[in-house]
Amino acid sequence: MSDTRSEAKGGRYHHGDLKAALVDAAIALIAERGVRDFSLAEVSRRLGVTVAAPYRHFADRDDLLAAVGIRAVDAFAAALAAQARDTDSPAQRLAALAGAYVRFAGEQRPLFDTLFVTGIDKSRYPEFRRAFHALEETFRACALEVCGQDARAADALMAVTEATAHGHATLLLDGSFDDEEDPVSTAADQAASATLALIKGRTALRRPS
Amino acid sequence: MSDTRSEAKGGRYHHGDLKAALVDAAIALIAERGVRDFSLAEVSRRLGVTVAAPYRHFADRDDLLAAVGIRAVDAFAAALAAQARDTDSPAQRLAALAGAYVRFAGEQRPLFDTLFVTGIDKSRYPEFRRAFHALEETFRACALEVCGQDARAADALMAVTEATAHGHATLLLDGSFDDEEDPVSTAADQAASATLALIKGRTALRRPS
DNA sequence: GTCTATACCCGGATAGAC
DNA sequence: GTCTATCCGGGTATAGAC
Repeated sequence: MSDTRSEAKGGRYHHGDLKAALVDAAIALIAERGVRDFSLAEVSRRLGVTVAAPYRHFADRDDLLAAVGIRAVDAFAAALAAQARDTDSPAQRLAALAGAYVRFAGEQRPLFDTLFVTGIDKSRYPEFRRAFHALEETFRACALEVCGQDARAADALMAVTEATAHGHATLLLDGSFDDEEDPVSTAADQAASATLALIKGRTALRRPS
Repeated sequence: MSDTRSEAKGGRYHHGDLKAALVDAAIALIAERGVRDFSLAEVSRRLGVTVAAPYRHFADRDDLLAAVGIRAVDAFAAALAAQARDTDSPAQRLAALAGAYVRFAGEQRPLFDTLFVTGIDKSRYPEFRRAFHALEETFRACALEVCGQDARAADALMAVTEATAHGHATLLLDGSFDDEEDPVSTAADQAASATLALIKGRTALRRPS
């Protein structure tokens, strides 16, 4: 992609965008071996670069991981925003949001894992808290419509909707839906219908003060 | 605890139950440093034993981790069974089950993480699939009562209840409830009330064929 | 059943040359 | 901006003595 090499031989990234290439390669590595086995050394190797090279662009290992995380948050927000269209009823839109949440986890597993499994230091990267908050706002706005502008009820609905979507997402990634023909769609549809059920039965929800 | 040393000096586990001690120490280590940083070497060090000693009792690192996992499943099953009493209505019992699920995650974090974060090889340890299935049966039996013996409806309700409980559990461990005075209870109560809402609105649930 | 000793591999990180 | 060279630490695992 951004593999702009100034020299054909040697595979060196002189003048090339090594920084972006490192992020791409990191995502690919995470996709193959999981977040846990991510290593700066292996990423360097795959790019045909020395282990010392990345340190010109990232302070340390966690710094590269955080860069991946930032890309992940952006992609996640975009995936959810694409569902926040004004079609259908508010209830169906909230259900679609939950489905999109699960679908993102299934289709962009390395990004989703980077967000939730890695444990990025939020005090070191404050942009993270902000970005996560933005995700929540997408759910909140929709829940507010469902609840007819009752803020307390909307908060309660939003919280359980997110948790339900998150539960389906993590179980999906844990392999709990692997017996199905299409695990991702099954999990996403189930999360969506669960959201509709939550809305129907929402008078039972606990209202946080 | 099972620290039965035959010699006062040297801290050696001759005749002692090193196997059980290793499991205990492993749990303690996971509690302190998380599943990710678990290592056979560190466990050995803490017990005052050489890194070679564990290999008399466990084939390798994963084998000890699996032993922790088996203890975890048992404890989890017991925690849930304690909620499956015949008091209250079926609906309230299912809600209590969901709450207990979340509470176990919060109170026995190292065990819960060992089950879901470690990634124990289920083909190598088949007792795991069985034990997990048993957990599901607890939910299924309760859901069946709620649904008046309608098996298809019960399956759908069971699946979303588990996913909802799981979502609250993982978000709790991710720190999403850390703003609350009592994060564990907040998450558990929220999962319980969500379950009641799911039951009330369950006509919206998708019925798997 | 545990220890001593060892071999091996891998990751993180830095100094200094080019 | 990248490479060479190198150091450090840590984990897994085994052989053979006791």
